Amino acid sequence: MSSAPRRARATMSDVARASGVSLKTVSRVVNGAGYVSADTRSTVQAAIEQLGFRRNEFARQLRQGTTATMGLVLEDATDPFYSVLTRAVEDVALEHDYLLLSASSAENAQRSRQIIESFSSRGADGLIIAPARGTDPAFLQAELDSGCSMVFVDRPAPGIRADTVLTDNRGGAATGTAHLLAHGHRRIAFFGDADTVYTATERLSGYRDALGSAGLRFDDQLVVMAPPLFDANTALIDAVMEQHDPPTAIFAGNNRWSVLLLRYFKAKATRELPAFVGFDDFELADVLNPGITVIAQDPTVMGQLAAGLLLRRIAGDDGPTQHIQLETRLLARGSGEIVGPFRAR
Amino acid sequence: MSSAPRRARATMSDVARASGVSLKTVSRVVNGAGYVSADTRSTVQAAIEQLGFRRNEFARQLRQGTTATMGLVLEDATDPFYSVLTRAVEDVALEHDYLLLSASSAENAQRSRQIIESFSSRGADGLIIAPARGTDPAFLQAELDSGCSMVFVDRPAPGIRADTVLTDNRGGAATGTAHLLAHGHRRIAFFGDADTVYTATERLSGYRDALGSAGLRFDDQLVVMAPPLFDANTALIDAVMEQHDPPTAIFAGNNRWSVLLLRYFKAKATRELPAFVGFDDFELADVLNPGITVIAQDPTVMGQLAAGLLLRRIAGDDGPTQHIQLETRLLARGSGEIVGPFRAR
DNA sequence: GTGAAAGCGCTAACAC
DNA sequence: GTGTTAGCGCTTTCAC
Repeated sequence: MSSAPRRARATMSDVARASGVSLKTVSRVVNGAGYVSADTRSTVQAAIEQLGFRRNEFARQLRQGTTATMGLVLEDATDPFYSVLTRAVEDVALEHDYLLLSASSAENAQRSRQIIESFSSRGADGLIIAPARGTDPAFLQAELDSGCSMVFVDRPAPGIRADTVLTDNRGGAATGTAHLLAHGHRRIAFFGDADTVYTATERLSGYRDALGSAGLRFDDQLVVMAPPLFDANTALIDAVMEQHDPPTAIFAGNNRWSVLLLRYFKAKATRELPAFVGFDDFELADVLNPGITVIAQDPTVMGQLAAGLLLRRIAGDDGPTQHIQLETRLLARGSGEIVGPFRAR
Repeated sequence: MSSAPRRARATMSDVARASGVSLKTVSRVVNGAGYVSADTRSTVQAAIEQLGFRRNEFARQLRQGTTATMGLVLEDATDPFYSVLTRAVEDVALEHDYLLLSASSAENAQRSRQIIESFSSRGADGLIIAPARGTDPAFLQAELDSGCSMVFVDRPAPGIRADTVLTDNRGGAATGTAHLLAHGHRRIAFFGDADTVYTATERLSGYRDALGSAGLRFDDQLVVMAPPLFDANTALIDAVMEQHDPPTAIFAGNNRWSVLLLRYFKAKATRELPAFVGFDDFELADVLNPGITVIAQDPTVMGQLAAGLLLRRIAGDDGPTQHIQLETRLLARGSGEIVGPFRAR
């Protein structure tokens, strides 16, 4: 039915006219501020009800200069890590009567910028950002300077003075690798995302740290750094697994690589699996056989902390920049506790 | 540094003053509308650059009355089904230069209402909604009447005249059940969400349809309808699996139940698994051993269609209400093709 | 080609 | 207790 007359909503003036009072009185009733007699109040309330009036937030915010809005810019809403983080931020926002804008940058600096500009020009009071690689720091700094608070999550924003909430990627990877070393493995493969990705290189460093502590040399024949996007990665895995002295254990640098590798081994129908530890937990990791041992992050806490920091900044907190590092947890489920050498089919 | 002076952004007047022209001329340059001499344009452009001016969308939208914003209200951003749907809507929105607002209702009618009101009062031109059970139809209808277009996804909104995009839940469940029947199973258990959930009852109907077509009677000893939220459901599963004439096959009514059941069977360390088909695909379903046979929905297509319909409505399309039903696909991966009777440990 | 004035719907400041 | 006036930053209308 109604098509052309969009936004046919009643305004405060309409309500004022209908109830025979001034605009300001309606405003008082709507906002519950200032004194209004019980009589007037109920008259106005009735008119509001009857006209289906709802306050226009734009006008309010334009006047007030504040928006009670925060933005969240992530890599991909589809990734379980980010979807859990999103949900955590969402809950904090709702609790504080903030509106949450969110969008996926798809790890694309230009799209990321477009999103940030869009959020900012809609008056977002603050932004939580997992910065896409290649984002221009000057651009972010300009946004910050113009009064839009920012908290960075998952990865730092080089050169920007702002709060960050990161996972101890390096330490976590070292723990995971050490776990495999403790079970007797000496040739441990590492599969991580492209070396342009902050978390990937951090985790690789952790892997190297652990090898170093154990007095083992780093063998780049055992390392693959590539985006875990395509099943075309089979060749890369083959190259590592089918060398004459194959690894007896694997450390997967993230979620996606874990899945890729598990799929690979299922397809190969290898008799014996290498020991396996993955960075990042995932649903069903415990249901697989053996259960998959992981270094778990806590996206819920990350989201809560980031949202909390942001709200403080928006409220005007001018204190020194905070850099929170979250610890990981090792969840031993079986795949990482396989002892002894790996015998390739 | 900057803390109190929020929104210290330059306005059009600032730009006008800085470049010695009128406000309107700046507006023309910013919007690329109307004639402005090349000289003036570049002067203004320089001032814009220098002041870091960005148009205030609020003011613009307040004046124009349109917002280029759509809202998405789902059950839970964390659920893979919804996160994929979200991403699909997000991509369509971005492509059309729309801003997407999104939030999880947590299957709570009140929270859902709060979200819808918040989106609507921010001038969302339209909303895509997976209606929480218990949402007041009159409330939705009032929003619709006030000019906010709506498309419902995943479940219908009873009593509301609006477009819907649903999966053929009943047909899909029938197909899945028939698949198990075709492999010789006669006692097939059904585990679904609470019977207050639309998709759950639809799928149960499909299950009954298939039994009926095969001339089998419906046995409510084989049916559990409960929210798959807690591991406390173990007792419910026990009651079904440990009867004297146990089911030889299972149909799981959704994603969450599939995971719960798989976890249950792993814990029990049952020697032989019942045949298994689940509604809804999930990551790693193919990696488990055996691979899990599922009735797959397509949340990406659902999101794309819903966003497309919504944009048409926003653009003023006044045609008859559309009700799209998406077909499911049976993905046979092994767990559903187990033949013969189930021997409980 | 450019500018002045009015007004979108609301709130802030001050009257009465 | 309630009303009046001004103005948030922009677009629209119409004049120059």
